[in-house]
Amino acid sequence: MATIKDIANAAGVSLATVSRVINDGPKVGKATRERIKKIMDEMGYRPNANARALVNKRSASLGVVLAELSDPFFATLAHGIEATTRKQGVQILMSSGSIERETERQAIETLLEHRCEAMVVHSKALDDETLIDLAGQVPGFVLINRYIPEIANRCVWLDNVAGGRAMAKYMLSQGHRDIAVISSRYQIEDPVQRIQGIREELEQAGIALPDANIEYSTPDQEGGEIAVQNLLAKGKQFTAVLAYNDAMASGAMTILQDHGIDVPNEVSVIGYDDVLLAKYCRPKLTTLRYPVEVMAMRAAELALSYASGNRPEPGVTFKYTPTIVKRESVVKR
Amino acid sequence: MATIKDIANAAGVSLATVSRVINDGPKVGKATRERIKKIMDEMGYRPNANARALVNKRSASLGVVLAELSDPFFATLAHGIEATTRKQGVQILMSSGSIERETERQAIETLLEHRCEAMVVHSKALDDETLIDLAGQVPGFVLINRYIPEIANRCVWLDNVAGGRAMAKYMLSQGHRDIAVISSRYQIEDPVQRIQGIREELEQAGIALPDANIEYSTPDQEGGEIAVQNLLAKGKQFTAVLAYNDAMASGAMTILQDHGIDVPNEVSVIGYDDVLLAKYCRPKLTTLRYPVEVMAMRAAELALSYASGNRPEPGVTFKYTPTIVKRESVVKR
DNA sequence: TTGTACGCGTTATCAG
DNA sequence: CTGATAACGCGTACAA
Repeated sequence: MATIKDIANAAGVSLATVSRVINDGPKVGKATRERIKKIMDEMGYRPNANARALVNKRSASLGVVLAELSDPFFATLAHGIEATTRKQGVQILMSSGSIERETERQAIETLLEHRCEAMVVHSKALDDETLIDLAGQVPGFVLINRYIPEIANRCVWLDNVAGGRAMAKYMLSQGHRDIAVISSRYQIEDPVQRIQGIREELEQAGIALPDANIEYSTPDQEGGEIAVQNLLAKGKQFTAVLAYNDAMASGAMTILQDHGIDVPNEVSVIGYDDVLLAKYCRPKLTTLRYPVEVMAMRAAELALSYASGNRPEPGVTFKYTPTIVKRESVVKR
Repeated sequence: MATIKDIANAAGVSLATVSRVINDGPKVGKATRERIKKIMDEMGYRPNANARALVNKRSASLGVVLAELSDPFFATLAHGIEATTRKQGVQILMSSGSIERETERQAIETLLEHRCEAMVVHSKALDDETLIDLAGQVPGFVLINRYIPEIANRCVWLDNVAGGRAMAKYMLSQGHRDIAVISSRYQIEDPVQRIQGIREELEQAGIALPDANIEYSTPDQEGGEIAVQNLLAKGKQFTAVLAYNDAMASGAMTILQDHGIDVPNEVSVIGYDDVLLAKYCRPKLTTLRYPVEVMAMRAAELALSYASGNRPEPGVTFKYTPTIVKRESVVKR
């Protein structure tokens, strides 16, 4: 592949001059510039991003660490990030961490080796300390879907406690009193906080949420099916199911219907996330809207901005609050 | 960030020695090796991937060009690729091309600038010639979901004509004779080939597929809804709908049901792709399994293999054939 | 306006 | 076993 040197030779000028026209540098004669451009074109010249990164000490690329690309939630996340990087002509380095400490660590490590000063990371397995340390090393380090007070201005996150409260509040307003919860078995903060929110709201209304009314399983459709089966097997009475996410909610509806239980008339179901899926299942899922895409774009902008020298404002954080999307799976009792 | 030089100074040895221990080079004293390793650890040394790529002329990274990350199909594709790259410790450079010539071109351009010798690209907008040219430049260039005879050994693709035939054949076997097709309005090869397959099979059975029985729309749920609405509005009679993909099929079912038409008893519906979605909708979607993930893994392996010097075998190609997955949306007539 | 020369962090070749 | 030293492709003071 042609280098800057080849171009210089072909054009009979020096490296410096070529470099200047590449970067729209200031002092180059109009004629020379045109001639060189033409030659670059003919020879199919492409700047070597690696060499550039080396001398510039910055790489025009954004590192991304996600948990699981095939999950619609993360796919949407990736999509949002991609949208803003494309606008800014920035390349994405993508890694998947699958919620395991070592893999996440490894993913970030690789990004570090590539010297990308901007990164958007979704980490649940790494501890606060590690992440805070990272934020110190990487100027454009931004966390998505996680809040750590010490680096609040690098966190783009959803208020899960508020989300839990909103779910519960809505169900209460619809007259539901016998409530079951199906949640994720992964003991990361999200499920814990959502349940906490639900509990708070319920207790405020004088209703207890016994542990027996909560089932834990994998946060996917199958998990939702299993969780509800367990609930049913225990002979639990409930008129409302609050799910950890839309996939679980969908699985829950399937099983309920298989048992001849009408959704939403006998049992109402509410999801969380509002991913694509929510519109596909029947009845259409009432759920909490998690503005993933917007948040992802914000996170990417932030990372890029910090990386290019803008200092993170102290004291701010980027908190989002989920809102109810009313569809068909919840009904007044 | 500490460089190899810093380490050398701190250890009182030369650059070369440090470099040797980093790469597990052959001739270094055991004691020296341990000492240097310890120092690297203390100083938090990380090799600079850019510098490495520069001197090695190879980048240990795989470029990926997809159309639309938020689409479950592409999300699964990405997931498959990620799985194999992770195993091989290779970094992914991801770009999204959104099926527009210029964006796709730009995406590849950027990858080229990063000098990644391995790429898996999903391109529908670029013409054969461009792609063939690219294959000449990039040793590990692999196309996914596209077949170009001249570079057959770099193509991992699905036989869409066979897919179309399979759909039609199955519907015929179930006694359907009045058949409608809802397809993608994007005139890329996939929809054309699938329809061709359908037509061939039908004609073999002495059944014509008039153009009026085909509706084109966007290849998503909404498009499926619109397409079926149009069919209905035209007063078409049909007992079977063959959809371009699962999303369209799902939309179709929704509209049919909204019109009080029973699926599958009055109208059977078949999808294509077998993405997540197919299991979520009700009735569960009978569809054609597109082994995206397997194919993606294959493509990634191939790209990496070619990139590391293995020459593409002449004469071979990587063709996959979709198979029917029977669920609930098709019924015997 | 153009050219020279050095440095970015690594690897690899050749001497010692 | 270890150390100089020359690339790799590019950007940029500093000269001319």
